[in-house]
Amino acid sequence: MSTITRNKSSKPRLTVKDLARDLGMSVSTVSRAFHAEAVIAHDTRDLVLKRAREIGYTPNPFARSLITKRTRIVGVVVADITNPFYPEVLTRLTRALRDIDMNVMLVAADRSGEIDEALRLLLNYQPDLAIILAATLPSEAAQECRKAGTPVIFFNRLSADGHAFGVSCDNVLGGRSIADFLIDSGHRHLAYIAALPDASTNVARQGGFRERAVERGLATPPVIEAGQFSYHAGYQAAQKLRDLDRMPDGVFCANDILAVGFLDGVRRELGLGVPEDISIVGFDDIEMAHWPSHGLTTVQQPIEQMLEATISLAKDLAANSSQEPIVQLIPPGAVIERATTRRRLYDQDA
Amino acid sequence: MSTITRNKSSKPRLTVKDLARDLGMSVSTVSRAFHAEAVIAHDTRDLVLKRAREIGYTPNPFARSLITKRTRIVGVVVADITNPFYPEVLTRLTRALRDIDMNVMLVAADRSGEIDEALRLLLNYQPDLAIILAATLPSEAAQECRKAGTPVIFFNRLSADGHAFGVSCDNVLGGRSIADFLIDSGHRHLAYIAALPDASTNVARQGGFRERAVERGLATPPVIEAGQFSYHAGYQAAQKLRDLDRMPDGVFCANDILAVGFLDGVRRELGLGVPEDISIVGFDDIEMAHWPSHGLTTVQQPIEQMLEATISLAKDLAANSSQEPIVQLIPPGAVIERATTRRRLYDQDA
DNA sequence: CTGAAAGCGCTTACAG
DNA sequence: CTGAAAGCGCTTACAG
Repeated sequence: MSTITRNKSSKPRLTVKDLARDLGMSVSTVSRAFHAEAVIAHDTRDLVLKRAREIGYTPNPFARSLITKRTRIVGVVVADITNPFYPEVLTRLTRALRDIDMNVMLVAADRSGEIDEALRLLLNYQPDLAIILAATLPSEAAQECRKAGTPVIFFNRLSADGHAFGVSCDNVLGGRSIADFLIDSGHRHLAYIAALPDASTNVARQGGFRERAVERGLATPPVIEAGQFSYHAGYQAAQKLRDLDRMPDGVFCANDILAVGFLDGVRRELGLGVPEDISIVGFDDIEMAHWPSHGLTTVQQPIEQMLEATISLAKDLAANSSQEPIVQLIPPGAVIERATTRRRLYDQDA
Repeated sequence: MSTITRNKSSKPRLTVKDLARDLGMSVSTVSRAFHAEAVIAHDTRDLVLKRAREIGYTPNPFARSLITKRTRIVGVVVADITNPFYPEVLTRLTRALRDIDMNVMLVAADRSGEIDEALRLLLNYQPDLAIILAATLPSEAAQECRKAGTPVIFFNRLSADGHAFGVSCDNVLGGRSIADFLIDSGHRHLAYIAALPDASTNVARQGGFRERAVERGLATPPVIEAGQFSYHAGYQAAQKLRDLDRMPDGVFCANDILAVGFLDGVRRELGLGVPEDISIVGFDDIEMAHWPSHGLTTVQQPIEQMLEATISLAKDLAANSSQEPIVQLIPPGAVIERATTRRRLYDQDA
């Protein structure tokens, strides 16, 4: 019928000019209607906004940010996608940011080398903010962002240098609560299954846990290095239980996915009963933790509050980008007792 | 020391003008150096590119796309994040797109209502392409994109109307292979555990499986409606096994995460042995499928090839956006035999 | 409170 | 092959 047109050009997008002409106003006035702070008659704004909705006009964000220097884009960097905690955080974060009109540009990386190029590409888009959602990522990524003038929030992780913002669970406190929980329920021989040695979450949980055990009068809990936050690392770590001087009765694994692997390893490779022979506690409370086959005792991450803190930080940074970097530590939830732990009675004092 | 400056403005980004001045060339020439198709002396281009790298200039993508009408942004819509298949696809897809210089803008949704607003926001950015990574999403989302002139690719899913592009595993064939596999290994009483009733993946797998069973001379396998692609749906579906006229000896679950739940349910709630009493097969081959505690027999999704097809489609669409929508069906991998199935011998012909 | 004008950082016909 | 100029779709001082 009609002549063949390029797909893209078939429906030229409406511009301010179109809307201005349609309303018999100037382009300036129309533009002002879309900015809350702009001075414009209340009625005029209503008129413009109404008509815009009718004809389907919406300002071109590219043209806009060319002038405002703000993009409403937040770059999110993820790795560790094997840990189910992150997909969940990612989607919830994306939704929360959407609610304040921010869009997520995603960067995914496996290896640390890969991240660099990806990050550079991302920074071209001048995101208003970068959020790092990966326990394992080198902090150089953050420096890269800072050089580009993009503030960085580390989520569920502390930055090595103190130059970035952070929102994290108080993992030291989390580790301490788990020590208390295990000791209160009669465990006397604790151990810690460590994940990535230099991940701040791992370090803090390990530190809090062992410190508290000693405070409560136990021997310093030995550490088994699993090396990763993963099922397979946990599964294999179970084998190393044999190398310990004494079989522990209560084990804290650096996070849930590690704990699930450890749990399976203990049962299948060591033939031990959980919780009969040994209690296992994780950290995160991922969905899998309450699957009937696991019933993992764990500590809930305060995701909702961590998300809130992140969003409010994002807003602040939008308003005033030259803030002093601060780290917000949010207390973890209580220990959720499920089927991988049980009370033990050795002697009267238990 | 120095006067306080706004963070953002502290390092004004270099522009073409800066680079042009630095090189004593015109802005036009410098600009041309960054476009492969532009006519420019070979030496000039090298000079420009080299200097750009040195001083750290990179073209502003916003200004660029204001003119080119191409954004190098692909909007990715995800839901079903409980299915571990999707996070994996998402990260791999993001990396693959990055390799062709495309950036992912993410839209996450739970409910179908939520998606609409999110999509609108996304479409403001005029993505060159939208990819829908969700089994459950209503096709209206696709229409929305089309209205905005953005081509849509459905990944691992067919669109209801034939107006979108699609890259999917040949799920009918997958269902058929599983029927063959079970029958060949001696199973005679099959059943299908269905997930979302109107997800194309579910429908195709179910259709292929049952059709093939009949072709091979078995009774039409009964269907248990689990309703969702999730662990919990699978777990609960196990209970419904009792309602069947006859206990099946071989069960195909719509996907892996459903199968894992079903497996646990069968073992824990029904007290049946897997594979002794009943064989279970999944679909996807997610990482969890080869965890020792599951050892799920399943069919591998040809993710690598699906990704390749998607990327090549993305390139084609970039070059010529008015193509006829086509759906690419990629044959699934072979059945991977693990610990949830075993050979059965009823009589001589098995 | 509104409008005309300049300009954000690019690309791309148009001349030369 | 290169440069001067117009223009992409906006926002924002500057007048009025």
